[in-house]
Amino acid sequence: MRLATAGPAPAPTSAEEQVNRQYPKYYVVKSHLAHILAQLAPGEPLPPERALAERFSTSRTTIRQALRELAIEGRLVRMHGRGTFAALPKMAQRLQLTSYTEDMRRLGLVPRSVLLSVSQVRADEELASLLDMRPRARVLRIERLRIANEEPMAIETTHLDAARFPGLAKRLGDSVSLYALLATEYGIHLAEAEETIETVPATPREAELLDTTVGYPMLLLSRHSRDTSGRPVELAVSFYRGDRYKFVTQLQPPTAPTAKAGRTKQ
Amino acid sequence: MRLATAGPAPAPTSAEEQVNRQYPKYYVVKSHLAHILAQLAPGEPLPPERALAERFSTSRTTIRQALRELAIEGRLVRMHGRGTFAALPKMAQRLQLTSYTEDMRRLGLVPRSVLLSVSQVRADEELASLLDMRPRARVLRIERLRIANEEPMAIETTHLDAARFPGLAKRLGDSVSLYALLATEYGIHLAEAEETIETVPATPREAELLDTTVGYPMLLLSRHSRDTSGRPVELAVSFYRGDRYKFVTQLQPPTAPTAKAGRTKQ
DNA sequence: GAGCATCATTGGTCTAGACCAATGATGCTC
DNA sequence: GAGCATCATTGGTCTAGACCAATGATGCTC
Repeated sequence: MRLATAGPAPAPTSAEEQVNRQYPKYYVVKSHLAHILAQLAPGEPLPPERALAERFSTSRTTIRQALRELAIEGRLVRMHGRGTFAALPKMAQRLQLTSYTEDMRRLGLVPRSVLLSVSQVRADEELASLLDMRPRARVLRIERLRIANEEPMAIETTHLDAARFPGLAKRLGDSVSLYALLATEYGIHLAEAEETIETVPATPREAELLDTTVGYPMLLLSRHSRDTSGRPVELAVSFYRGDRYKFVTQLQPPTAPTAKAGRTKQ
Repeated sequence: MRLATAGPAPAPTSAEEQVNRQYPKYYVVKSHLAHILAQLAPGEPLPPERALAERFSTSRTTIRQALRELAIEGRLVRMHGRGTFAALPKMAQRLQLTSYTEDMRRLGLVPRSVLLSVSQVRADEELASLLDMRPRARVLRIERLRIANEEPMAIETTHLDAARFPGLAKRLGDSVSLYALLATEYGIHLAEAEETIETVPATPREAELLDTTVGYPMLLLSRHSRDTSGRPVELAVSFYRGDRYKFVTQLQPPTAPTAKAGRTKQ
């Protein structure tokens, strides 16, 4: 290709090329691959990239761009050294203020957590404001890997006021429920939370822990919880693979206050 | 580079290279660019890609991969033919069962909608089940572009039982509130909805309408709404740019029924 | 036969560069 | 001076291929 079109103007494009002109080439390839993929059962392999590049008369780069998007959509999984395979559909997770253990059991999965790290850090302005602490006061930072049926599911990093929960670090361990500890040891019950959802690319560390690819879209959930007295308790940020999970929430119309507080409808 | 390492083994890597070995090169570049970006005010330009490639002694491809991730994170915006610029922070949207118009006004934005298309399609199995219709019955499909302060914000496609809302198509138009029409013309009030959030790559059409790049992560919201009698009314899917928006929701613990219905605790 | 080194296969990263497409400044034409 | 053609600049798409890294089969060694 070093020597491409040396002559004057190239031949006029055909009618079909005109039609495709608006679509990038990789996108046309992606559509074809999507059709092939629709025929496959989860776990069945696609041809290797080099074979696809030849079949579609294109470069491996273009094939890879198509495969990347299909992987991000959760329609295929790529395994280094092994190949590319049709994927299972995304799992739906409910957004609610419950413990991870309960959530998983309800879905019929076997939950497990690995305590990755427990450390103390200084609160920056934002964190101090969210946790109602003085800036630079000590924050307990708990990092856990959530596992369901032996598959890594999410990385969860929780921040708590260190002074408020003395001895908490020592009580933590693999598969220990933090919310249960807060209730039994400190008498704190979570009553409400505000959760933010956005998408961010995976860092190398996240990719490593969640067995995915650097730069693939994650779903980032940031939960700000309060106890029954309205006092903020935790800020927990969780990373989920965007190709494997989606989240479901229940919406109500913004009813007049009376409807929420007083009526006993339903 | 055609002639790369023709000799025997290459020189052993330096200590610094060993440290970076675990990180892809583009990721190191990305970190540097993130620092540069932190100094810039929204709207200020970054150097062009070719200049960055030279400065970091790397290929444009590698620079572009780093810029792509920063764009996806919403930290910079890229404009074809113009350049790369520091971005404004993501906007937070609340997940609630309200009209688009109200939502925007509450945020102090000027809302506007463009009716992209109104058509009738046949319900497939899934859609029929969700809308409580017979398969292959007619579905009204309404596609709208949501605009806030003259910036394209979301593409919203609503599906309704066509037989249930006769004459609805004729009443629609730019900036007409569908929920208001349902209430005033058909006496239907939405009482609850289930909303699913996931991330998907932008199609060429979405990228075109939302003024972004094909393949960038979108946030896809699928809303399944019911009226006051519990009957399903609509299935609405909305695409938002993942680099520009995040979503916020309120969580409650799964309290015993009495706590929700009976108590008037504030 | 168990253990291990070797090697083919496959996806992951990166290069150098061609060509396209949008933008907006420059400067020519009338 | 208005309008327009031209052109430099910048991001977008694509190529052909090098080299790396994970995997697992093959086949050798003892």
